[in-house]
Amino acid sequence: MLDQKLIRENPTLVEKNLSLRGKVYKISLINELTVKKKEFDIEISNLQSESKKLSKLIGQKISKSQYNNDEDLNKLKQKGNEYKIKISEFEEKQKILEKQIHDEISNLPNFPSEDAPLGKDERNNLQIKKWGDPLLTENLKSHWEIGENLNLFDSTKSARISKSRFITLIGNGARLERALINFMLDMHIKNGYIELMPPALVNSESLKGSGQLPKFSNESFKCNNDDLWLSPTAEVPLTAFHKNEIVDPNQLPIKYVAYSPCFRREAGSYGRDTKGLIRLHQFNKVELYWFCEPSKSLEAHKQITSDAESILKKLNLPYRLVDICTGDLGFSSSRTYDLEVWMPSSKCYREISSCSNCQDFQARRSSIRTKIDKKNVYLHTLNGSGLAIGRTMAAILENGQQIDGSVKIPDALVPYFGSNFLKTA
RNA sequence: GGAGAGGUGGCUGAGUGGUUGAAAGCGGCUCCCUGCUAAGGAGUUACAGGAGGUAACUUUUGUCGAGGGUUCGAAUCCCUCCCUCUCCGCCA
Repeated sequence: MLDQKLIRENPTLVEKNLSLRGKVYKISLINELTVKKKEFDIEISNLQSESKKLSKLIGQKISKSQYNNDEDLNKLKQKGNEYKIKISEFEEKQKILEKQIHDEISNLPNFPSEDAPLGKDERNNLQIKKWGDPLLTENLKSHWEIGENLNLFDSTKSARISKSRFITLIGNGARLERALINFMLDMHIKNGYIELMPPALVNSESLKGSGQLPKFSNESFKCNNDDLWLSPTAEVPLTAFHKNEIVDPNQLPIKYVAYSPCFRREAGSYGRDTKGLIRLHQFNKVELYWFCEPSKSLEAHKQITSDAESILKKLNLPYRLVDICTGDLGFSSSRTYDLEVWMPSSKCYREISSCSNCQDFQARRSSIRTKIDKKNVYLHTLNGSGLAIGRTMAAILENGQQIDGSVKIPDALVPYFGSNFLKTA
């Protein structure tokens, strides 16, 4: 959520900032509504003040004169009743306006950072660096071929259980998934993160708080009989964990790491990545999340990104770091670094982590603040995958594949997986 | 899911329609006193939002789990929901 005061006081700037996303956002309606609402606010406040005084007066009269049925008193009560009616009339109008304003503002995305590369879509994203040597051998197998050969997972049977884009991991596949989760969690905990294991089902409030609702209701699975959704990312419960709190500044920065299953409808991605582990309705992810003081978020963004990178390095997976351009930024993010891992079979880099600085956007939506110089200020929040487990497994399979069909397990993972190679059972 | 109890300020805990944002205690803060037992005394101390002022501040509204309702007036009465505790049932 953007700062309503800023929208009101500097609409041109707001529109200009938003336009960096490559779309036009009109905020004049919001300001018109706000002006109208302000009038009601003041009116209501005055009436309430009067009415309150009157009630006190009545109370005094009654306590002094014992009896309460004289004409004077009735007149006063009558007047109070008039106040009441007027107030409720104004309040009704005020509420309608308030809801309209809130709806409009909730649909505005965050400002892109001034430092983000300008651009319309992902073609304008900026590669910042590359790490490792991409494997360029011809005729390498795809991870789903390897998975099938080594009997690591089965998508046909999973479609029978659920539908397409679901996976069942089998034997060493499941073992590798677990190993990755534990490995990543341990690494991050060692780096000062506190582990949380949050609920997988979250309510609408939580989704609004991190920016998935109201705009993207199509992208999450909704439970039929309850106000609960399957969480698309741990970012949602992690943000909501401190909802409506004023956090003790001494606790900052708060750094959480959470493993969670993630559920996404992937509406509109028909035909894309239909095979393998890349795009599933359900996948596992280890998520990094920071709450920090506003002045610290730039630094924190670098740190969270490098914490995510450290996993790729430990796993010896070639990757590159991409600075997402203004037009390609997610709804809540002001700046995003994507980590893309090398996938040799398709000879391209694929997103495996997305590290975003949401500044105060989510904190304002979720009302998460701290005290700085006796003032309540919204915190900044940052999130980053550290990493997406399924995609990590895909990368390990493809990058570690050997001529004999086996797969080399990265050294750092061996203690977790329990073996140096993945072979046919 | 059934039956009962309850949710009040940083904490403990009073308060069943009226000048109550809320007694008391603890804690916190300020000052004073005293070299003696982790002592005593005085004062002060909720939070959030809006408006105004560079600011100390002023003013106003809201807040006793949440949302509605009754009333001139609600922590207090009524309704719905949420949560906590105890007992029963079910259950990984």
